[in-house]
Amino acid sequence: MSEPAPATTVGATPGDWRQIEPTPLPVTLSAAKDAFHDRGFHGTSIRDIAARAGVSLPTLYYHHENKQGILVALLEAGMNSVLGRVRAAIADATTPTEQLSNAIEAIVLHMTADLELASVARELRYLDHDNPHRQHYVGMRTEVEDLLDDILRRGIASCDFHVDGDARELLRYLLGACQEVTTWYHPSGARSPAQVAASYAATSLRAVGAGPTTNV
Amino acid sequence: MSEPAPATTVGATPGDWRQIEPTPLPVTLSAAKDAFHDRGFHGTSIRDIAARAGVSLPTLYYHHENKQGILVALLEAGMNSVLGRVRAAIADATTPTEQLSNAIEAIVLHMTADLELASVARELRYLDHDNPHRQHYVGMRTEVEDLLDDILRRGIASCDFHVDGDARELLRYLLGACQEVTTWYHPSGARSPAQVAASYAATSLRAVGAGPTTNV
Amino acid sequence: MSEPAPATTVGATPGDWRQIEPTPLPVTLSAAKDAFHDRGFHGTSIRDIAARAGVSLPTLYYHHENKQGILVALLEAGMNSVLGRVRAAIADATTPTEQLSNAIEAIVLHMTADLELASVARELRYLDHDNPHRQHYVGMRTEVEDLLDDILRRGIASCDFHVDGDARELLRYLLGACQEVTTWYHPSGARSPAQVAASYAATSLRAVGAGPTTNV
Amino acid sequence: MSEPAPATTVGATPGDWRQIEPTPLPVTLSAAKDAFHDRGFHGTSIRDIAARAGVSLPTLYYHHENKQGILVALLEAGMNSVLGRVRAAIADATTPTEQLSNAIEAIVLHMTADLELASVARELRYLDHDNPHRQHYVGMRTEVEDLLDDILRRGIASCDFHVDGDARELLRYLLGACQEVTTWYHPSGARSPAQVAASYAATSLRAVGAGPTTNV
DNA sequence: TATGAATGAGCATTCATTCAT
DNA sequence: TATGAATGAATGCTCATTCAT
Repeated sequence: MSEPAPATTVGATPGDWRQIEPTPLPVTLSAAKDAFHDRGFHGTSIRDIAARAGVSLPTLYYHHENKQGILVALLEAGMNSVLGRVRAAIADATTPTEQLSNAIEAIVLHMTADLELASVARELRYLDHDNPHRQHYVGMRTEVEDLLDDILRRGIASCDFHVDGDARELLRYLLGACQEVTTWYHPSGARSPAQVAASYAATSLRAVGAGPTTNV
Repeated sequence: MSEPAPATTVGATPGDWRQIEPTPLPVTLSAAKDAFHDRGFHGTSIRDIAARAGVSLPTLYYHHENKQGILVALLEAGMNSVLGRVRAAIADATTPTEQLSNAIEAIVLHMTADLELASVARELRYLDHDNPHRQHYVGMRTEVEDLLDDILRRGIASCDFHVDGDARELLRYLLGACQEVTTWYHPSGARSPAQVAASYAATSLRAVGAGPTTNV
Repeated sequence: MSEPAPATTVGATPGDWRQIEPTPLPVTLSAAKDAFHDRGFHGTSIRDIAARAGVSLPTLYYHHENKQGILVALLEAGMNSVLGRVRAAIADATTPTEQLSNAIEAIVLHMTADLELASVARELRYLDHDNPHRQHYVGMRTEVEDLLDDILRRGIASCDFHVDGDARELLRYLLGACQEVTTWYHPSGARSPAQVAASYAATSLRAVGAGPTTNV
Repeated sequence: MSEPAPATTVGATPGDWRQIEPTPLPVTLSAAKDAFHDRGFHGTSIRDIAARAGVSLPTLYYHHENKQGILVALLEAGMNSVLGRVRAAIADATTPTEQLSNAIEAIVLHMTADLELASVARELRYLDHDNPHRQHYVGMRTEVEDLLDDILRRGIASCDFHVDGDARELLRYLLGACQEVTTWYHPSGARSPAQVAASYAATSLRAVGAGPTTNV
């Protein structure tokens, strides 16, 4: 039911969480990814995707149940990518400070290395609320959030971080800043994914009141 | 060409930038605002809007040139609101630290006080690139950015802020965190607009390396 | 929501149940009637109907909710016609024999006078089982059946009719013979609607064992 | 070109025309039979049939030229069945009265014993008019009609039957009543195929004005 | 025999928009 | 001001059918 392209599985890339290659995707999903990035879910027609992919319309439907199915596949691919990166990034460090820095770096690398795929996350709102895959996706997203939340709480408890507000709101702040990267970043711009990631990590450390480990 | 509802004009509300009433809007725009918030620009049909507003389709076209025109009107209303707030907020303070705090607070109040209107900003990507109003809108947005950028640069120069990265990227970080508020905030939740705004201001000050002026 | 054409209402034509004019119908329904007669419900495309009616596709949808809605409208129009005829035909007689004769005549006149409309009844099976109008339609059909069934039972009780089988099955026999008229009758053939109706009435009287009141 | 299932050939079952087993059919035709019965020819997709039969789509095409070919196969199977039954039923009797009774009984047994197959006859209208098998099928149907017509004429001539109308129209009446059995009969209902068949035979005899040979 | 993969043409339906009134 | 009625173009999706394997 799916094209013979390497599906990224969760945590499949433990060592190379800093890698900046876009997630390999079958041609139809790759086309859909670009189309959704450019025009949004509702602004993209199934014909746009087929044309971009260079396949016929029924072929698209042979590989995917429907438009929502394509969205699901992309959302999951993207989430697998971040989740894998974040897990590996955290496992790569020990102190809360290093772990947070690594995690933010991982997230921003995800955003910049595969801008189009990462931006699809914003189309989650158009996934039918009764779609059976929604729950799974949200579960994975929650795991990412929980991983970060845990670091935050440990860092606060250990006085590595100095904040006086709501930890959950702080988490939203950090994740929000990262998520928005997809709206302004462009690979042809002056800054490399690694540079942006490092910069965002540094700013995030300051935002949580961590000591000056900053470097850009 | 527009319904007899009070159009907010730029800087019209200098004193009450902390006010939390939604921008008053004619019924058609109010309906469109909610519809765009719920289903996005392309996911909303002109009929949806008319039905929500309780008017007929031709009536909608009497008040607005077309669907893009409705989007423009909402974008401008939203931008007028933030711009007015931010200007007033900055004018209300003197030091870079206070000014940044006030500005972030103003922006977040805008996001939380009129969630639906603020969220429409994200639909700018669907405004035709050759639409004559686009330039004007982007100009206003640039003004907001420039106001913030100026504070940042002054704060860095005066050693009120301590950062070593790219100032423009730092600005994107801060604005990104604020913009994302519309994706998670809900008025019926535990936190009031004022609380979120204060918390975001405090985190932002830490993010720019300002001294501990935090309060939540 | 419906075109300005005279909708036949139940029992609206008490005196002229022998009239042989097709039920007047708005152009879209008339086109649909012919199309469904020729190609069946599923064999007819909404475009076929629009083309036959000489209207555009959206115009069709302006007047009818969807394809099922067109089917419903036709089914109801047809059933209104028979029900009205049958009621009047029965009221026009007193003895079971005369009443049955009149009723069969009325039904066959309905079948022959508006062949296409009558034949649509067979498409009921394609009306969604959860369509809210289905119940109403079936209720009307049941009324026709009950009217006939009542005549049958009274005729048997009064020894006007002589049968020894199941009365309900006998009813099905009679109605089946009448319903099938739409599959072979053609207005350009040798026999007029009145002739076929009289002949079917006579045969039906024999089928229920009524005395020789036959005439063709 | 056809699956290894016993194809019923004309007149192959002279002795057991009262048998009530469904005609044995290869799995693909059996699936198609049910599908056509449920949803009609145009309401059934080739995929529906393949899915019901549990075979792949190309496999279906291996066994049948196309969708029309499946329809032809079912029409012929059904017609073979009635024709065989009717021939045998008539050969089983001598007087017009007994022959008509037997023939009607045979036809109704065909309708009730294999409801789905019998109902496919109604889809003849969707068989392309230039399909080479159409002529053959219609020829067989005409033979059934002629067999009945002959009985009718002999019965009238011999004064076994007493009718004063058009004999061909009377034939249509009888066949119509029988054909409609497929629209209301259900095997799980109160009446057995034999009961319905006997009842219909009795009613038919009365309808042709035969003396009281009725029995149910 | 059997099937995974493909497609041109068509499906029912909805889109943004207009116009006569 | 307001609207009933209309439409060309597009929407997501499915159709019967084929072909390489």
